[in-house]
Amino acid sequence: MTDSLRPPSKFLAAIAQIQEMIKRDRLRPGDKIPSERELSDKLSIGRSSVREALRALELLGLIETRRGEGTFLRDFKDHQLVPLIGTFLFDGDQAKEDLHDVKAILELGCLAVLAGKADLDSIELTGSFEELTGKTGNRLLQNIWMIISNYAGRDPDHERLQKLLASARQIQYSKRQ
Amino acid sequence: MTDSLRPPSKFLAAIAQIQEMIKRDRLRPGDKIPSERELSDKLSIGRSSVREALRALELLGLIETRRGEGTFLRDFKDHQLVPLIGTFLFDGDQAKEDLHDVKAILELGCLAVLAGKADLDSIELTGSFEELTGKTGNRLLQNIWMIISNYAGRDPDHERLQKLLASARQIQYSKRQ
DNA sequence: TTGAATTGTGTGGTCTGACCACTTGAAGGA
DNA sequence: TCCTTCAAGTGGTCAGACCACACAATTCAA
Repeated sequence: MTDSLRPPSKFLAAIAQIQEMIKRDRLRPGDKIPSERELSDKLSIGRSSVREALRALELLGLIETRRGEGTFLRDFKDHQLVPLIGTFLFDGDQAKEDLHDVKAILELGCLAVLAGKADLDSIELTGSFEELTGKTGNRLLQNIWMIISNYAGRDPDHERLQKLLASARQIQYSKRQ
Repeated sequence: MTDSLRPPSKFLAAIAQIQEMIKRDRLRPGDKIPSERELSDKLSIGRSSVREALRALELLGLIETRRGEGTFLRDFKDHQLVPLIGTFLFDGDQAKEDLHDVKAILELGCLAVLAGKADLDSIELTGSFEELTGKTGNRLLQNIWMIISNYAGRDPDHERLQKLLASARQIQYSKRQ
C-alpha cells in the first residue's frame, strides 16, 4: 500500500462539490446557493466542514455571505484576495517596484490588444485606465489589472500613459508592415 | 449610528491576527505556526473560527497542514489557487482566448523587463519561458505568469515566442533612441 | 381597509465538547 | 543497545447549541 488510501479531506470535497453544483445548475453571479445546513445535508458533510469550504471561497472573493439571507455567487470583483496575498508575499521594498512593473506590463498589453481592434490614434487618455481595460473585452485582463492596480494604488500619471501609448503604437505599426 | 458597529467577523479577525503573528515573529516558509488549539486560546477565538481561517489560508496556498504534526508556512508556490478560480471565472470559449492573450501580454512584458536589464539579442529561447520569468527578478510577474500558464496549458510554440521577442526588441530599441 | 407592530422561520456566526486518525518522542522492557 | 509500547499533541470531523440578523406572514390597532 503506497498511499491514495486517504480520501481527500471533506473540506476539499466540499469545495469540489459546491463548484460542481454551481456549474451543473448554471448559477450566475448574484444567484443564491443552498444554505450551509442544506449543503451539509445534501453532501453528507458536517456543517463545520461546509463552512470551512465556504469561508475559503469567500476569501477568494468567489462567494458572498449575508447573515440572515444566505450565500451568493459573486462577481469576481472587490476581492480581498490580493491585498491578502500581498501581505504574505511582499515584505521588502523591491515588491513595490515589482507591482508597478507588472501593472505597467498589463497596461501596455492592454493597449496592444486595443491596437488590434481599433486605431490607437483615436484613443483618448482622459478617464482612468479602467475604461481602457474594459474596452479590450478581455475580462481576465480587466480583473487582473484591477487587482494589481488596487494594490498598487492609483496614479493619475498621464505622462507615463503617453509613453505607454507610444510603445503600443509602435507595436501596432510594426504589425502593419 | 451609521455602521461600523458590527465588528469584523472572527474569521477575518483570525486571519488578520495570524498574519500579524507571522510578521511579528518573523516566521519564514517552512516554519511551524502554533496549533489550532493554541491559536484558539491565544486569540480568544473558537477553534472553529480559527480553522475556517486556516483552511482559507491553506486554499490560498499560504500555509500547509500536516495531520499529527501541525501547520506550517508555505512558499508561495504549488498553489491550487488558480485552477480553482478558473473554474469559477471561465465558462465560455471566449475565456480561453482571454487566457492566452493575457499570457502573451505577460510574456511580452517579461521580455520588455529583460530588455531593460540585458541585451535581448543575447537571450536564448531554448528552454521554457519559466526561466525567463525567473531572470526578471520580479517575483510577482513570475507568480502570475505561472498561475496563468498553468491554467492555459503549456505550449512550446517557438514561433509565437519569436514574434514576441521581435516586439520586445522594438520596444527596447525605441527606448534607446 | 390600512398601517404598524409582532412573531415565526430561515439564515449565517460562533462556541463547545467530543471523537477519530495520525505523528512523534519518551518510557519501558528484551 | 534496540525494539516495542504508549502517552501526548496535532489536525479532521461532527453534532448540538446558542446568538444576531433578515424577511415575510401574521396580528392587531387605528
